[in-house]
Amino acid sequence: MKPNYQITPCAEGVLLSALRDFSLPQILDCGQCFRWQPTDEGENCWRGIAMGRCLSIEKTGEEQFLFRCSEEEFRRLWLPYFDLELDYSAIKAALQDDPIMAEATAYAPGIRVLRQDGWETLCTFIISQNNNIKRIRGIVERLCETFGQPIEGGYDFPSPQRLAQASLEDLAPLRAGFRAKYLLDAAQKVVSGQVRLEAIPSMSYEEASDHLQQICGVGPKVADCALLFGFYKLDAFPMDVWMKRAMATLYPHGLPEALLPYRGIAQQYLFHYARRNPQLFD
DNA sequence: CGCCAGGCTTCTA
DNA sequence: TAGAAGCATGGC
Repeated sequence: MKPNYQITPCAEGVLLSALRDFSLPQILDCGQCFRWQPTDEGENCWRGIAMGRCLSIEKTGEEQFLFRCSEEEFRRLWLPYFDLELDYSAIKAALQDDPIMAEATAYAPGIRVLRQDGWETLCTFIISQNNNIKRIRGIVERLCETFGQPIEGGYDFPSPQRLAQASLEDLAPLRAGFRAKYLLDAAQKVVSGQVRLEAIPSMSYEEASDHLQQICGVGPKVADCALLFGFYKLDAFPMDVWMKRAMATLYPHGLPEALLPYRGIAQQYLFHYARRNPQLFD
């Protein structure tokens, strides 16, 4: 079943109405992306750069959102980016039999898993290791400002070709620490063809994970995040420190079998729930 | 100041 | 081959 929101072009952009299961703060500040920011106090307006474009989005009413772009751009970039063809009501309904998932989905019913660019997602989660979200954002911004193509409203994420030309010293201004050499290794292996990002969609989850782990600095967790958030492998299940705490408390015997088909999306509800309620998992 | 961060590589027993 | 130490940097 497809979601039944409406798309209406208007003077300022594209108006989405009856758009359910869609919360800007829950989607854009739940740890899956690092280049979106609220531009107002109430977090009703957000601005970000992705897919080579800068975009502003505004919540203009109940289940109503204004995307400040052309209809052509909306359909080509943002409809797939926000995965608006996927019916999250149906997915959440399938999770309700599990009382813990009922709680986690009720806590943040507007979460969605983005379909980000694979290369960018791989790099941002290489940067994420043993790091905090605030600093990750800073390193990613400096990476784009230093090596990315200038575009309207900011800088695009740099291509692997551009990054592969850089030296370790060139990356010093990013202050990425020990992760800088991992970024270069990723870029070099993509450019050389040893790592074939374009082939990942046709690989199984296990194949794809092994393939990405050829890169120095990419282990199971970084590979899982890249696969889930950048390559739409919804059977990836990233286990970071928050998820380990949450799983130990909520599912000490592992994720129930009934949830396995939705494990990637379930992971995102659980991660957000754990991160926002840390006192439950001391 | 000390502890920790959406981990991984390297060293050690 | 499992487990611990080391890693750059800075947020809190």
